[in-house]
Amino acid sequence: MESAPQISPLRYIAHLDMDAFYASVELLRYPQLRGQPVVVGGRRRAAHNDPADGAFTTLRGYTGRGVVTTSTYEARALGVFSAMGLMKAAKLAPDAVLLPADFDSYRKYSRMFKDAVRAIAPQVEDRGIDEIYIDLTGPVADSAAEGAPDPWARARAIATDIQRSVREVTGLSCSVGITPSKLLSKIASELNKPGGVSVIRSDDIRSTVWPLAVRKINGIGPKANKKLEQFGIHTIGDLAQKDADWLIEHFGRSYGAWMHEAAHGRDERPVVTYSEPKSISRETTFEDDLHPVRDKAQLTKIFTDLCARVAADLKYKGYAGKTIGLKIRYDNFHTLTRDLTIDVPTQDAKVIRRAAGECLKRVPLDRRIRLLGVRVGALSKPGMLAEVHGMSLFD
DNA sequence: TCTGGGGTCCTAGGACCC
DNA sequence: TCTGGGGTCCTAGGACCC
Repeated sequence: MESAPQISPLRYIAHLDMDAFYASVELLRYPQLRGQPVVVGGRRRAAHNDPADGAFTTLRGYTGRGVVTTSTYEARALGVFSAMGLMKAAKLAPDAVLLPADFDSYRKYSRMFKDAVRAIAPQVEDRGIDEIYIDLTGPVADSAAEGAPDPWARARAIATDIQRSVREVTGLSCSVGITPSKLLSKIASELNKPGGVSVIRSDDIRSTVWPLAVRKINGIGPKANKKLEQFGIHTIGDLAQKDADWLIEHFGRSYGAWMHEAAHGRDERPVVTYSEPKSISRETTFEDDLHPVRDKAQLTKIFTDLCARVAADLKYKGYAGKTIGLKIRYDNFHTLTRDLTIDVPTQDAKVIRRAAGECLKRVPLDRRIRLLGVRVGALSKPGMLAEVHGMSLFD
């Protein structure tokens, strides 16, 4: 069924991505490491650095379960990328410096760069600690009076201004993509890293986007990519050649149709400046796998601590939830979840612990465990009245 | 060389209600 | 007694993202 194409007003959407964010924040602290391969990751105490005597821990001889969180471009040149196990990274780049992650510091710089952007263009959507979407449609229209007849040139000028401001405020560089949609901007920001501004207009999709790998589309991950490759579909252009019905047949109604739209660069999703969290969770992978019987005491303590941490997070953020979830990962990496919905939303560690304990009873405990997690979903904001136990409006 | 932690969204089946 | 269909909630798993 073919419907008339929707005429949607042209938007100017930017995607801003901080360059090697965590590693770059670390380089502000240790400028002497600039130009060297550096990776951020691992456990707190894995890396003991004493820059006072110039001694940094390197990856050489690393043992443990850590993964690379971020690597500098020098480390990437050696083949070391995010999510890679540190043991593997150590083989590729034994002399790379290993720094432990300092999330408090990254959150601080995250707030700083986002505030700097909002001061120039307020329509900002958070996409995690190091990236955002920005709707520049308003600012582009507002800048019409200032000269440049081409609105894309004005959008580019605003992006450059944002980059300059982010650098002034944080000392960090970022890359920006500007296109008519979030989907394309996400692709565009990667084209000119680090420090670039890339523009893709609708007319450029064939020449600029179609030659790229399908994996570059945000939403096509390793599984879908593999399946597409088996059909001989490697580039976004290959994907665009397939008709929607064929994609729906092989990838499902919703995902297939979405893929077809994505390949043609169609994406009407708005920039969303605020959204409520859906769940809050804590999980931990053990240094060594634990046995449900032999290590029971240790497991029980970890389990209770996780519940306490989730409860503290809920209180700090002002939420209560009624669906309590357990996550368990066995030594063979098989992962399962159980959840239980209780009658009254809670932020109480003991209540969470009890519900999660019920979940634990529904899980086989016949092999060693590598990860335990606790999640609270179905969140609500407990009002003041709800906190006054047993008191009604009419008391 | 086995693979972190914090999230979102989607699917699908079953319960339960109207 | 049988036959429905729709709507919502709960649960489990999985893909994907940063």
